[in-house]
Amino acid sequence: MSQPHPTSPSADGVIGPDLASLAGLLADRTRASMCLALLDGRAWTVTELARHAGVAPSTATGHLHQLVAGGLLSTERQGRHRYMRLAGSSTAEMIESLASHAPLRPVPVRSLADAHRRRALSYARTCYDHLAGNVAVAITDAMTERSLLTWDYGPSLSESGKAWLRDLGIDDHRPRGSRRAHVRTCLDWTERRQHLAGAVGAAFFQHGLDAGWLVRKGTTRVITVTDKGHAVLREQLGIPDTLGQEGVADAARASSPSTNARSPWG
Amino acid sequence: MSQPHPTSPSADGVIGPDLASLAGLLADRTRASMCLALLDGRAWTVTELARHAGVAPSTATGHLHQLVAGGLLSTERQGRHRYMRLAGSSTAEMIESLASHAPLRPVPVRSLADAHRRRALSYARTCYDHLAGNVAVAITDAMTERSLLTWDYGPSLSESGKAWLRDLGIDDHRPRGSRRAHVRTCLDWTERRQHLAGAVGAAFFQHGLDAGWLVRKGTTRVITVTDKGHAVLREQLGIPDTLGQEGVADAARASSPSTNARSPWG
DNA sequence: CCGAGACTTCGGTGACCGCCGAAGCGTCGT
DNA sequence: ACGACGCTTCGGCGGTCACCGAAGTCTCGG
Repeated sequence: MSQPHPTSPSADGVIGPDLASLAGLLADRTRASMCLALLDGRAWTVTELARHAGVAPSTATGHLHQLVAGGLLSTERQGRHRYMRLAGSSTAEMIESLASHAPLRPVPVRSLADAHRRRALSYARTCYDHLAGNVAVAITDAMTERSLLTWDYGPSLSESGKAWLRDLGIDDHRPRGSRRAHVRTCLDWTERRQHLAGAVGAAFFQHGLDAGWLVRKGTTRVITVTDKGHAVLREQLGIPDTLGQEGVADAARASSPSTNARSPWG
Repeated sequence: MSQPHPTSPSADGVIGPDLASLAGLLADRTRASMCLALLDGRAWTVTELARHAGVAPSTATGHLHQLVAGGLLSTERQGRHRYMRLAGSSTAEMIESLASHAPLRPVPVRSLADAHRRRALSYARTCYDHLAGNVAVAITDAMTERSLLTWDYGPSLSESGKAWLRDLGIDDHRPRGSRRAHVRTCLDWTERRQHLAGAVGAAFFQHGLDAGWLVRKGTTRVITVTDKGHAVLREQLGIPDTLGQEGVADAARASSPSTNARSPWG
């Protein structure tokens, strides 16, 4: 009755979770654009996000404060920059879940650089804390074909899958006592295909970086697969080196790190 | 530039998924309340939803049309009624995912009938297509203790778990070729505990109804466990009959099916 | 110490959107 | 056939909120 939300006077005390206020945070084009950008798992500055979303820095500040207050983002000051990142993996998963149900808007290609960047992104990129893109889908498919991953009772690792990861040196142990999903799939909006996510997906990705199979391309979310990485994918999973390989290096070179930071995907 | 959304003039063509428009559907108290109500998996009429949300029927009509247009709800005419239901299980899962991240609002108890109804709901109820409440949590815990359900690599059935379900006569086979998660957990906002969901959860619930372990209480989402059901839970999982049992029948009787349909949970 | 740059706060403006009641249309039950 | 009821459309009202630019604070680099 004395709630700060006078929307419906007679509907007081109706509810448990305040779904509307959470959804409201994502219901704005600008804020949604920022959250989707942050889905790459990196930390962005206020100005970067403002330019990405196409609004003035003052406007961006307001939006970001709302997102922090709502618990979706965490923030960290560093010198004269303020870095923003998603609050955690469960936040990222929630946004992904929403994004995969959202209608697609046409993505106009405006330049050759755009096309190249998109190709690179489409091949391999970060998706919060795991790998996405053609390569990620191919890995997931190959693991399924080899019965390392089974879908009969939801996505889960088979015994041979667990052993396979151990042999690769990937630590997939869950924190004891936690019940967070460790094998999860992520439905990507560009591929519309499932790929490996969750803690195992994150561990796989991290190990790929550590072992020199994968390399981050500058400050973008583009990932390149090294020769060593290609060898592993070929030998372990039968994935051909030629998968979407052409043009990747060009595209990554063509887009300098921060000029026109507006990326083709949210 | 000629987009119907003039919000940010220079931010045209930025994006893939239209997250904002989808979130916008849930960003309104009234629409959110309706969606949460529909999470019980049943079909509601326009007037029921209007009363539940505390708005005029004309207002409800507008909101429901938006939700249908956005693909969240499906609709079906039957005589002079129009029945609304969630579009599908994936829609329900998305809303759940959002709801479990939303802040909780206090739920005032206004009458004795409220208290009774809440107790009944807290014990056992439907949650879209599966069972929720104390009983569902107890089942999930017991399955875990007996190693029928493992969490090491995300929630999944163990071999003995698969066999156990088969012995009970529960058909848990996924539709061949589909990759939908069949073992999933649902974080309930009243319990804040995980319980079994996904296709296996739905199959378990359906079998419970078919086998006479469970009975729907009138047109509400309250579920009562029959004597037969209690016997199964006790013998198979060691769950005591006394779990939150008292007062359930009273509460269910006290609240006639459609008088004052406003329920304590959204 | 001083400018540049990153970020923030603060009015003021304009658009969007949810609310209702009244009136109209279809269906059901008597 | 006629009232009751469920649902819908329409017009008008009011509140909320995203936007910007200008001005202020803080940090870094020379």
